[in-house]
Amino acid sequence: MSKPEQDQFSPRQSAVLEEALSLLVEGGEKALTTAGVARAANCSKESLYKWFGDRDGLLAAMIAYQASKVRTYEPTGGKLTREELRAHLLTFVRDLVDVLSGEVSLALNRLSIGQAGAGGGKLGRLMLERGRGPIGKRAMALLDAGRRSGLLDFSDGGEAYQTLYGLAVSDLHVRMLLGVSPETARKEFGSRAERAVDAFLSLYGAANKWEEPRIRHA
Amino acid sequence: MSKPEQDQFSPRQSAVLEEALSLLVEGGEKALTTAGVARAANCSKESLYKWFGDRDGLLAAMIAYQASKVRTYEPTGGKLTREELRAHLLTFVRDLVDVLSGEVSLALNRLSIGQAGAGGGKLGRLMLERGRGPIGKRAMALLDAGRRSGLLDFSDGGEAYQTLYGLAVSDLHVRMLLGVSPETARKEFGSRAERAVDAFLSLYGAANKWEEPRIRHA
DNA sequence: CTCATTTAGTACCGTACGGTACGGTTCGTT
DNA sequence: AACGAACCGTACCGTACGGTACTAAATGAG
Repeated sequence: MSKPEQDQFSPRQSAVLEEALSLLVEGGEKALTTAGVARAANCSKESLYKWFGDRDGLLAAMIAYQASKVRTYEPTGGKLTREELRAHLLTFVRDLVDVLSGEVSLALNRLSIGQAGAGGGKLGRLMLERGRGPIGKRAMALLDAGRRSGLLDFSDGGEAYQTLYGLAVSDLHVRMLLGVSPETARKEFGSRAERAVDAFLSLYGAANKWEEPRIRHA
Repeated sequence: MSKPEQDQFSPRQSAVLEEALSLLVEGGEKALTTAGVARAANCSKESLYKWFGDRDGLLAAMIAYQASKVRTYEPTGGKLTREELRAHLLTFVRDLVDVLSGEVSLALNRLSIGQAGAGGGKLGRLMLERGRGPIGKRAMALLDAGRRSGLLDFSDGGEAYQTLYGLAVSDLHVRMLLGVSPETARKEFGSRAERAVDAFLSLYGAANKWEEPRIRHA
C-alpha cells in the first residue's frame, strides 16, 4: 500500500509525542497544555501548531502514534493442537491485560473518554478503530484458527470474542480507568487469565475434543 | 445511623443538581460551568458555592445525588427454585445493562474517568463506592442465595460475580464510554443477556441441578 | 409594619490556557 | 561567504472560567 506507516511522524515529532504522552500519563489531561508540551519537549509552540494543527490534532496524533507502536503480528497460520490453542489463548489474554493496564493506554483512554461526551467524540472513534480494532482482529483470527482445527465450536466469531474478552477483563478496565491502582488490578488479573481461558474453552470448546466439560472450583 | 440519607440535599438543591446533570449529559464536562449551572437552574453562583463549596464539591454532590436515586432493594430471602434463580439473574443482568447504558450514568462515568488521571481521583473513588458497591452487593447476595439453595457451586463469590459481570457486559461499557451510541450498544446487549446467564449457569451451576452442561450454539 | 435572613442577579477579579507573532539562532545549500 | 528554511524561546492577546463581592428583592418572624 501507499501508506508507509512508519514516517507518519518524523523522528523529531515522535520525540515530541513521546514527551506529550509522558506529561499526559503523569498529570492527566489538564496537565497537557501546549505550553507544557513545548517546554517539556524543548520545542516551540509554533512548531506544535505547524505540525499538528491545533490541540485536538496533537491529541489525535498522540493516539495514532501510540497505536502505531503496537505490532499486530499474525500468530497462527496452519492447524493447531489443543495445547497450542490453549497457550495462544492464554498469551492473548495476558497481552490484552498488559495493554489495558498500561499507564499510557489508561491515560489515552481517559483522555478519549473524558472528551467523548462533548463534541463528536472524534478521539473515541480513533481509539476504537486504532486500539480495539487490531486487537479484536488478532483474536478473531486465533478463534477462527481454533474452529478450523476442530477445537472450537461457535457460529458467530464476534460473539465468541466478546465472551472471551468479558471473561478476561470483566469490569477491571473501567475500575482502573476510575482510579484503581494498576498494581491492585494486575494482581486480580494474574489469577484470572487461566480461569478465563478455561471457562472460555468450557463454553466454546468442541464437545468431543475437551474431556473436562466444566472448570474446577477450588 | 445519623445519616437520614434523604434530606442530604434540600428540594431546591436537588433541583439544581438535576439541572446540572442535564447540562452534563448534553454537553459533557466542558459544558458544566458554574455560571451555566446557575443560569440553567435559576440560582446564583453564590448559592452554588455556599451549598457545595466549590466546583469539585458540586461534581461530588452530583454523583452522590444520582447514587441516592438507585434503590438497592434486597431481592431474595428464602430458598430459590431453579427457575427463580435464572429469572433473578436475568433481571439483574438487564438492570445492570440499563444502568450502565443510561445517559446520566455514562456522563458521570466519563466525568469521573476524565479527571481520574489528575489529582487523586476523588470522584472515581466516589463512583466506585456509591455506584459499583451497591450493585455488587446485590449480585453477591443473589449468588449466595443461589448457593445456599444448592443451585450454584462456587467458593469465591467475588470471582463468580466478576465472571457474571464480564459475561454480561464484556467491553460494551468502555465502548459506550468512548462514544458508541447507546442504541447500538443496547441492541448488542439485548441478545446477550440470556446468553450471559446461560453461560454463567453452565460455568457455576451445581452439577446435579442443571442437566444441560453447556449452552447451545445456534 | 419592621427587621433579619436568604437568595437571585450582576458585576468584577485573577488566572490560565489556546493560539499567534516576532526576534534570534542553527543548519543545510549554493 | 551568503542566503534561506526551519525552529526555538518568549512575549503577547483574547477569552473563558472559577471564585468573590455587592445590591436588590423576596420571604418569614415578631
